[in-house]
Amino acid sequence: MATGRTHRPATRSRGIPEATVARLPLYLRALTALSERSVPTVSSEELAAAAGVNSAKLRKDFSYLGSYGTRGVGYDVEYLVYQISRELGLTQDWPVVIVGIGNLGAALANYGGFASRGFRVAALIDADPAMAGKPVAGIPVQHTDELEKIIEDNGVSIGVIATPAGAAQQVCDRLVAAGVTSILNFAPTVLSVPDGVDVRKVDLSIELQILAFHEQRKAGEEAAAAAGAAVDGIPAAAVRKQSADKGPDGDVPAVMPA
Amino acid sequence: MATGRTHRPATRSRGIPEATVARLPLYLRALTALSERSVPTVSSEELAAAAGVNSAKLRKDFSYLGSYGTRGVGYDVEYLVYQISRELGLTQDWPVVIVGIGNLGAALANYGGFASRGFRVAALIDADPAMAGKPVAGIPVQHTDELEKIIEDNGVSIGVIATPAGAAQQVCDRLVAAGVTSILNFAPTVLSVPDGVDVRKVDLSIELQILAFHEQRKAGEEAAAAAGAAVDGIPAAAVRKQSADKGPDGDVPAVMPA
DNA sequence: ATGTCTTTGTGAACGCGTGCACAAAGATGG
DNA sequence: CCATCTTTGTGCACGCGTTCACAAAGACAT
Repeated sequence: MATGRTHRPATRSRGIPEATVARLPLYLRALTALSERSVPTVSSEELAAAAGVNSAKLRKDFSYLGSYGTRGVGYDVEYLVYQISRELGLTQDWPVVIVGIGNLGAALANYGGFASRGFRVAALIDADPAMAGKPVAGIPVQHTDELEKIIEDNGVSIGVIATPAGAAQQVCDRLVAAGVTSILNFAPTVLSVPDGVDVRKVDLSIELQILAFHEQRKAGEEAAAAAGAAVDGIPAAAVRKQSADKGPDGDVPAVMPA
Repeated sequence: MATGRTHRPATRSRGIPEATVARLPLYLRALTALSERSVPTVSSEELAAAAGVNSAKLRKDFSYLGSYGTRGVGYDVEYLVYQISRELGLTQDWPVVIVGIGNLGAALANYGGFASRGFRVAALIDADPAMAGKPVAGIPVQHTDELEKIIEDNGVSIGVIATPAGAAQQVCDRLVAAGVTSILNFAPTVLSVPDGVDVRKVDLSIELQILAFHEQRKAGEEAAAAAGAAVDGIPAAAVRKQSADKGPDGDVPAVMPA
């Protein structure tokens, strides 16, 4: 295998666009699947299809990492897995704490996708004293009082917040004060953190609301199309999903408070 | 309250940028909080701070919806809540099914953020016969066999997939065939759907991987800074978080398969 | 060795999103 | 009624990300 050791822009880590970084895990997942099926090489076209992106975009993304492909052949799967893993920092061990062991926290603790990707759940933390000592996903829950000590002892730099919204900022502050510099926030709040701390937010209800917007738009267009073609058939079949909807657009009186 | 009924571009639903749509739920949440505190009006500056965005961006976002502000005063909170809710389609009822009642599915079923925003969990569906009838979050789990009937009877157009990756595509196909046109996918797979069906993906491990990338970058810069200032102090304190890391960049031999 | 064929890597054009900066609008006080 | 002050709404410029399209690179057959 050639693996083109020609010029090598030598991991220009600093120049990788954010959008590309966000897609690397996607490629990595597709590549891992190929690797498990012992597929030796893959073309940009195939891999792009597996990852659900445009092939040109994929090639450009990889070009930021270096020249890891072989023209006329494609990419060596194993080699690419290694390169992307290294680029993402997954070749090292990342201890993670999860704070807030409710339904979601427990689900996260049980989630298998962590261990396989370099992440290790170092501790589960909850404010409820009744939870303390109770094992979740094989790990005993510890009380919030221990938070600082846990962070210190395990060298944790990534924290996951799965508490109710009201507690999130407070937990966040303590995590940051204890040395955590990356936070994954599941609580529906805007966290304020000092410079140098990264926060990523996952909000279930926001995702659903975005879907609802598009769904409404689709229903509106359908209704409009049905109205336009009202002469012929299409009676109420196409309007199945709307319940108390009154026309797609702003022809509603508009309540107006005050 | 004036509520500027001047020109009114009348809900140009069709022209709202995707990026704006993604932020509307954010604004809505901040506004709801203000509403609960009985705050009558809010300026773009204040609201932007509460939502964690730039105030110019917020004003531009709102400008796509229409002229709902009053110059010199700000925005009427209640009115804006109503307008955004309507724009997002949250004034109507959206029945939702959750497929795959494992840890995550149960967490989603118990998640309170749905009901308060126009979403109603119409049914919980799982492939395990042992789960059938067992109540989760007060709703009895139904078997996958019932899927099509449930979708039909409840007029469900939004489905949430929280199954293992292997089952996701199959479940997706059945949902789509039964009439679902929006899917929120928590399974770590790329779903293929026909045109007209929207899919949004939430992947916990991807978010963590993105955090790890930035964390690694930070650690690398720290190490570089420490190396640069190696003459004076800063011994091993700044390097606390790296365990088996060997220099920040591509100076590693690079394994090279094959 | 040479030609052909496949696939990468990338220059260039385009479009979208962001942020600045300011004019217009309206409230408020005298 | 006029002046002043606040805050919106937006024209404009800029930068990032996406996509096209193609030249260069290498494999492979003859």
